[in-house]
Amino acid sequence: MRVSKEQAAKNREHILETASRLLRERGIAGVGVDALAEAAGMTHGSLYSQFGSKERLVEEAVAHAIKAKGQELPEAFALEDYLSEYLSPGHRDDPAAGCPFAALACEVSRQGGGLRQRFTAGVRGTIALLSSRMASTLKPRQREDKALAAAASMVGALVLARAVDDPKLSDDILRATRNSLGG
Amino acid sequence: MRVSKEQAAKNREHILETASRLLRERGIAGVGVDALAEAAGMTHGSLYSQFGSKERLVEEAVAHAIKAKGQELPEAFALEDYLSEYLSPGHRDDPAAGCPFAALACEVSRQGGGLRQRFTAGVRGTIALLSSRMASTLKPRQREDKALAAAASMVGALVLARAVDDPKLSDDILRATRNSLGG
DNA sequence: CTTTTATAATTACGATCGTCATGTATATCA
DNA sequence: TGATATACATGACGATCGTAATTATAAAAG
Repeated sequence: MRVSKEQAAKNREHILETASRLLRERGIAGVGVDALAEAAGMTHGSLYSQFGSKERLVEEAVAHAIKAKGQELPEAFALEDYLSEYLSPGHRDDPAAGCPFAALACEVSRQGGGLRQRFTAGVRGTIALLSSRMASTLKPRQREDKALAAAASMVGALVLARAVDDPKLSDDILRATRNSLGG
Repeated sequence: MRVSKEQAAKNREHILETASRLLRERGIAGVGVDALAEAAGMTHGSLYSQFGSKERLVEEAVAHAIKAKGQELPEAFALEDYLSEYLSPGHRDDPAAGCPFAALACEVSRQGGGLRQRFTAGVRGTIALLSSRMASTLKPRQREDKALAAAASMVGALVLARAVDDPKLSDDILRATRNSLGG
């Protein structure tokens, strides 16, 4: 059957939304197309006929997540607020709604060129955003370097804090990184 | 058939060695038991009969990798040397022989308790090692915090540098993080 | 030397994987 | 109104997944 253009767009949005959550939660290799289809309320065949392959669906879903995340934060935000929310236990404990970089970076390095390109574009955007909030007394080059190092710290802290078993150690990783960046 | 005790130990060592490489290269969910078996030169059934499950094999292989990595560096090492080797393009481009934390952290957070425990123990050991090389003018608590933040930076930088498509951006992430930690 | 035990190899099971050919209904447009 | 393009469903394919029962044989125990 066929639905109206707007309905189709809404459906597509819904598919990408649920897929991006599931991908962040279980990882790219950890979900099958039928799990993605079930989450979206369709059959796996339908999903495949629309996106052609799992690879392309993943590409679109991850790009969707990156874009959505970028639109979440207000145009004028304080770096400290962003940092303390990013490195919060709440963010750590909800990867499905959290940073796609932290959730998927390890796997992206093993994926095809399409996804890596979109991922790279997203990273670049985030670096630019962070860079724009660095102390304006610095030269642009120094600001970008600080942004690069900060991004690495943030992603690494979240990834490690999630992997680790001990709640105290996990909290300590987040706190120490927060201190190291915020002070 | 059966082999001598020493031969069996050697075989087991060989299995864990090849498995740990393959796991770091393709990810936990990215390799099947028969790929692991083939890499070790056996049938997947044999592997299964020795380790009982993929989960346990992965546990042992990751623990093996962590232990081996820890024994790699000399007892008296300079922090700067360690940093610049960890954050080198060579390390980035050879994940199979590289840091198990950077290669597997994202996936470990989605795995069972056994692996997470071993992983956590490994992280703790690395933190202690890093902490012991921090400026001795600091209080122990501050040294540990610096070590925690440094570990997060290092893992995050490697993970991001591997995920990103553009060689220049990738190099920049490594360099900026090196500067941020070394200076 | 004989029995027991442990280690692998063999083989196959059912489930799930990604993929795809085909069918059908309907919105869009000539 | 009729033709067509499109959204989604159906169902099945070969491959691979993790698991396991069975078998063969060498080492260890007696």
